[in-house]
Amino acid sequence: MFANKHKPLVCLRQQISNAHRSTAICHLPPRPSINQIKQAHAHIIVSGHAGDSGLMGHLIAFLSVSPTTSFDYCLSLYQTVRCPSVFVFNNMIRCFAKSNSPFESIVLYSYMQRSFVRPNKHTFTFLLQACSKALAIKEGIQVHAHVMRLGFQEDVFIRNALIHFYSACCRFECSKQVFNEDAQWRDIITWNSMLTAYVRDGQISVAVKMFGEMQVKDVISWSTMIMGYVQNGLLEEGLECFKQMRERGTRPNEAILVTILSASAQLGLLGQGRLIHSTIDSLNFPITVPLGTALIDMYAKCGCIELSKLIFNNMPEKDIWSWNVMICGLASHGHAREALALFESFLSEGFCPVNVTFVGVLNACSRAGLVSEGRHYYKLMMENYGIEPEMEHYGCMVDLLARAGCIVEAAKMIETMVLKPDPVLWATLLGACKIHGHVELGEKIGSRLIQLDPTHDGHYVQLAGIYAKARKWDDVIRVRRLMTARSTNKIAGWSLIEVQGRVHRFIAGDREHEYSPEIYKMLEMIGSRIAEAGYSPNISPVLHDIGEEEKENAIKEHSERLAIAFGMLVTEVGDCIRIVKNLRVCEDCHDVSKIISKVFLREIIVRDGSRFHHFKEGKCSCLNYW
DNA sequence: ATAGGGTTAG
Repeated sequence: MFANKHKPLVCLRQQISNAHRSTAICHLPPRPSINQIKQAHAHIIVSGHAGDSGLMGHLIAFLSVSPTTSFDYCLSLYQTVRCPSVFVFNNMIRCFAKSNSPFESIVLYSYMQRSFVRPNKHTFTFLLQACSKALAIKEGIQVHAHVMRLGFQEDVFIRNALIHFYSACCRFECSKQVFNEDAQWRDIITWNSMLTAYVRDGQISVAVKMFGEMQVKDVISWSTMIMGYVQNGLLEEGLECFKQMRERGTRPNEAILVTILSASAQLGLLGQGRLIHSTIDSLNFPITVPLGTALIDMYAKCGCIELSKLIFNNMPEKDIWSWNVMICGLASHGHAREALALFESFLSEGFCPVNVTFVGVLNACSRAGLVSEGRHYYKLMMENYGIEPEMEHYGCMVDLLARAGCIVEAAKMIETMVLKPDPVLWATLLGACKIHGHVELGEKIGSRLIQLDPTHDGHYVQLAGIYAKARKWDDVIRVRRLMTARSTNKIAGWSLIEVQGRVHRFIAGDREHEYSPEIYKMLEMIGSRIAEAGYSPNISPVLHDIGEEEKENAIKEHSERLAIAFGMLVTEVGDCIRIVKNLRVCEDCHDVSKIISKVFLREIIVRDGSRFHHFKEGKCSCLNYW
């Protein structure tokens, strides 16, 4: 009878030790479920050992490492313990450190002290984890003092936790101090933690130096360095670092793969993204939800929305972000109806939309000029889901309304918004004034914008564009001179094209490229073929007060034309040409791209600052609505 | 008996 009563507990211990043993062999240790723990708990109670500190300690320890910890259950177990041991306290502190209320660890620690239970080295690692997560700077500093007083300052685990804590709380100097105190208490994790501290502090060049000096690098070192590059906007350097890691034979982890997929996506490098995808496949790397989501995003941002859809539809499990990136991807490609339909299935699957979801939804509406739908979803967002509109939402709505010609309504929205309106909103409105030929209103908004931000040349350009469209050449020249007088600099536009893994970047009038002579010959050829097809240049985008002929030359040498010409030189006839641009496509280049797609039977996909243009058979997917 | 570092998406 007695033996029988204790059997489940023996089983539990057996399972725990089996779990540990099997970790080394297979990747998924068979852990007892919460139900099995509850069964064991029931047996402990029945056998009259309820509240036993040792037994409960084990149960709590087990729960605190379980990925699906029930914190309430943990707490209820703890509350039954009559006289909690340091082991029970430690595991409870660990449990809280993992939870959404890490500050409770600190509360429990002070209770532990009042109960005269002496902390040990394990206490501090868990406690500092909690302080890092809670960003509890003052408390963490006190904990540091306790560490010193109790003589644990030489424990490498605790030192690492301290470096991490200070770096999490943005006390970079303190991390450095702990790191520098004595080199003999360092291990790979100390180095990695310090590397993270440098990266977090934005000291990327110091991080690079340190990374180079590290004798031993593990996958976390690489991951920290790669993420450091990418998060600091050094995308190409991040990709290069990944390449070096692969050359050394280090197997990437999920975080690295997600990060470099994001870097490829941001750069719009399809070849690079594909290469990573095939690396994932050849490594037999499991496509987890985050990885699948990163792939969807990468393909969408590299122009292959169909592949995004394929991956999305084949993902056995999706989270809200998988849906968000898919909805936003469809919107950026102008597949408005599909994006909205997906949003509706998202709702019927029981997901709750967040702000980003509505950026996608409203973007879809604005791209396709779906005014009443846009109004409907904007209202739905605020009234049903209680989401306060952010700048991006306003951006979509102002764009949607203004383009549809509801300029007064759009202006009213900007004037009455709670947030301080971003000048971009006025600039959007200005753009709409240009489309609709509202010279007077445009003039008003343009002058106001220039007043607001006289160093931003884009406003002068837009205003001059309005005058140019109205053929008010004197005003064009006046604004242009104003722009020169205030010595603002135009943001340099560039276009890039990836050919066989190499990135070729062009700026307007570029003559640096090794194939420049051939590129300009190709441009000439394109020019005469499209002229035969009836094209005549639309020169209003050119604002320089120069002669007509020179104006024509200036637009002929826009960066995307050079990229397209190069693409036609180096790819097979009939191949799709993919271009990434930092700024918006000008009207004339948009027209030219359409004609090229028809005359040369070439698909051209251009990603500009905010959307995709898919040129095919003389038409663009944006329906000239951009 | 228990420990430590990195996690993206508009």
